[in-house]
Amino acid sequence: MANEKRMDVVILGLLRHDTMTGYEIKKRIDTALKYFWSGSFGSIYPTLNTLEKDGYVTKAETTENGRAKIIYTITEKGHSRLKEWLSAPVVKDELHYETLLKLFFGGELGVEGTLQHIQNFEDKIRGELPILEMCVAQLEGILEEEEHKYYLLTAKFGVETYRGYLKWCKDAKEILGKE
Amino acid sequence: MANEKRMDVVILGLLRHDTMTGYEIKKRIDTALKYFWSGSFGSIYPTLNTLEKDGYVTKAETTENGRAKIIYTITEKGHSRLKEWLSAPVVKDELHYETLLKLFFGGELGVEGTLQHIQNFEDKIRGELPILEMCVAQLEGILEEEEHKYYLLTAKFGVETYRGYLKWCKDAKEILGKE
DNA sequence: TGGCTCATGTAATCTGTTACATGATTCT
DNA sequence: AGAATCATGTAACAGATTACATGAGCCA
Repeated sequence: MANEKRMDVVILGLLRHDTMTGYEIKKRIDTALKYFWSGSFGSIYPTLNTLEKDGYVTKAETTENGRAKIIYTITEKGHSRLKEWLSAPVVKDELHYETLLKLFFGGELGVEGTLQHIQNFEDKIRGELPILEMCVAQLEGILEEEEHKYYLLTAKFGVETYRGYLKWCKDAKEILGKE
Repeated sequence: MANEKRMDVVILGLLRHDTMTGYEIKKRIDTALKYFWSGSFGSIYPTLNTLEKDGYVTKAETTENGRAKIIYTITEKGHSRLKEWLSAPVVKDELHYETLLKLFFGGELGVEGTLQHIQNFEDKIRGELPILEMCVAQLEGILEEEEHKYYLLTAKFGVETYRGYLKWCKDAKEILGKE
């Protein structure tokens, strides 16, 4: 596997502007990074402990409204580590679409079943595209903030590829349609 | 993890028309499935043994040109298992692009470095797109064979999304360009 | 002869997810 | 009161990659 999800740098990246609890980090991953990344508590909490042990973040145990929290803050060393990773070339870009695997072996399933997979895919994309488009529109209105440009890049990536997907869905149905 | 690479069904899918050795299965994964799937020997051979033990494939040890080979053949039970998986809805489509993660945190790296990541991405896509386009052209010429339609679906998916990527690269550079 | 491809396999290692365990507060 | 959310964490388990180990043919 070799560090697939890069939870270490994901956490450092999310902490680079704000201090956060592990729980908040999870929420951020599930919202802001949702379309291209994921991570579970079982991976976040142990990574936070390792990062703290190695001096990349510091922890502060507090109580807010009676709730015990551990708020993490990135250190200088943490910033360096993040920058180092950011400067390094991309190691792995991987598209892992089970849908494509099912289409590739579609001959075994037949036209009807394969069309259903395409339809399911299309429905999912059609449902998500408006959200991404809204995201783009919103970010385009607040570009004075330098940081937003970078968020816009990833949101636009989603919109562009999703539009490509929908075009492909049309082609795909035609290919299977003319028997 | 929970069966990420679905090596079991990948193998059954590849064996559905031809008998193959583990080595040949690996080659097929690295060529035909290359753009959306991967797998290593350390995962293929153990899976083949399990599949054989459970009656989804049969093995035949032979010698060809003095080379010992184990040729695997799918059974009826194997076909059923494959069809069952094919009929089930897609569980997980995951895009895992480290590039997007680096762009999202790009504010920490700066414009120059981020542009470099985009350029690297573009170069890779530009290098691969012609291969996929050739693939599509070739498959479109031999569509009488029913099976080829399904291969065409996945190849076209690649072409369509790659074109979307290139369009995005242009946008992305503009976003970072106007400071 | 040396290097590449064919061919099979195992073991160490990594690390991620799932499920479980616990408990407080806030909303309805 | 009960459900949902906030909040932290561990342990079992799954499964994938890497590196190692071995050996035979083929080509230059």
